[in-house]
Amino acid sequence: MVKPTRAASLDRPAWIRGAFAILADDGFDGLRVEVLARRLKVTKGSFYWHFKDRRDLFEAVLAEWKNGRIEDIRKQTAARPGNELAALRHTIDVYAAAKNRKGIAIEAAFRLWARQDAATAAVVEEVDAERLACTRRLFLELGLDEAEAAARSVLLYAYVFGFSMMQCDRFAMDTASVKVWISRQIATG
Amino acid sequence: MVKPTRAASLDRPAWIRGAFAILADDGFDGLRVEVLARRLKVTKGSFYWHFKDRRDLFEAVLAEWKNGRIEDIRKQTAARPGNELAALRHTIDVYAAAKNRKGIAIEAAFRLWARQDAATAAVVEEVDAERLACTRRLFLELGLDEAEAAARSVLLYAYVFGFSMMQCDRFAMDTASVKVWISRQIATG
DNA sequence: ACCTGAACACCGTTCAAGT
DNA sequence: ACCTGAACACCGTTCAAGT
Repeated sequence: MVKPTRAASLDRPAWIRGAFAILADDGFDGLRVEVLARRLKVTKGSFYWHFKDRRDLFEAVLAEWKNGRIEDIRKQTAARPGNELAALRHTIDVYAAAKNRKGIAIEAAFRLWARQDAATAAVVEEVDAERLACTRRLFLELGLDEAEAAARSVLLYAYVFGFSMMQCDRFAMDTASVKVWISRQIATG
Repeated sequence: MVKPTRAASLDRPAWIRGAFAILADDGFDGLRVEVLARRLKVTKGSFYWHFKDRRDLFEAVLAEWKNGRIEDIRKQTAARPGNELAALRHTIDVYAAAKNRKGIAIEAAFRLWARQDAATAAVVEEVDAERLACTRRLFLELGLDEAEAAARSVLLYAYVFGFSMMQCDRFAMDTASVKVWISRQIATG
């Protein structure tokens, strides 16, 4: 955890990192040039050395998020032949763990912003498509036909996504055993 | 016969109705006093006659939403004895239809706002709990044990919620048959 | 190269004052 | 009771000057 200091000059990556921190706390509407500059302990004028305008920052943040999410789903679903089922269960575990609250907040912020911004909507769609493709491929390698592989990948994704939004580990139920049951339901041997 | 005059005084319900319209389009951050007033064709100052402050409006909107959502899930899951399975499938159909884009946007807006507001988080949790309870009850009436009824209700809810956020009907797949498969998976006869 | 500080325009929020 | 008007605060953007 590196706290931004005023010592060295800032570069675009530093501004983008700061932008993600704000995004997680306050969403896109909270991502203001002035607020971000204050957080980085510089004046807002210096922002315009690195970025054309606020929109330019948004697009940089968007690209960064997209690359990170695609890299992550590919890493989580990587499997040697014969290990596809384990990879699927691993993916369900990791994504339904919902322990990365900051990541979930950012995910939600992007989706809300996508509602009013076409470029963002396109990127979110790309990420969704990649996540579905990664798990669908595993189901196909397990020998399922196209239709069932597609259906299971949608169920898997909708489940982990919905689950993370619910924060339902607060409810009075045995969350662990519920998760085990659901995992078996989606990825059966 | 009273012709509606342009100068009819506004009441709180009128302001709250206007607030929901804005919420669906622009989220909580877009819900601004001046924007709302402009929409209602009065000056922004008059808002403060009806509400203590912006926060007061938020809380009124929150209460309205909570009542509506709880009423709706109870209505959708109502079933005469023997009709529980049909009621479950009906609920999945209705909630995964995702055709109420405005409702989905409002749902997402509440959840994002809940991240930074404890009172909102509590209300969202109440709604989640009621939705889970309604479908769990149906599974129990179908003869499932507590553990499986809980697990299926979580899967059902996470699926319809995640699905609505994905807007995955844009993807190149037979969405209809995917939905049928998933519905059977969650609510089997 | 990178940042400051001032300036400007736009817009939401507040509240004393009107009817 | 209900609403107006304008001062005020905040933020995006520009730019000349500073290091």
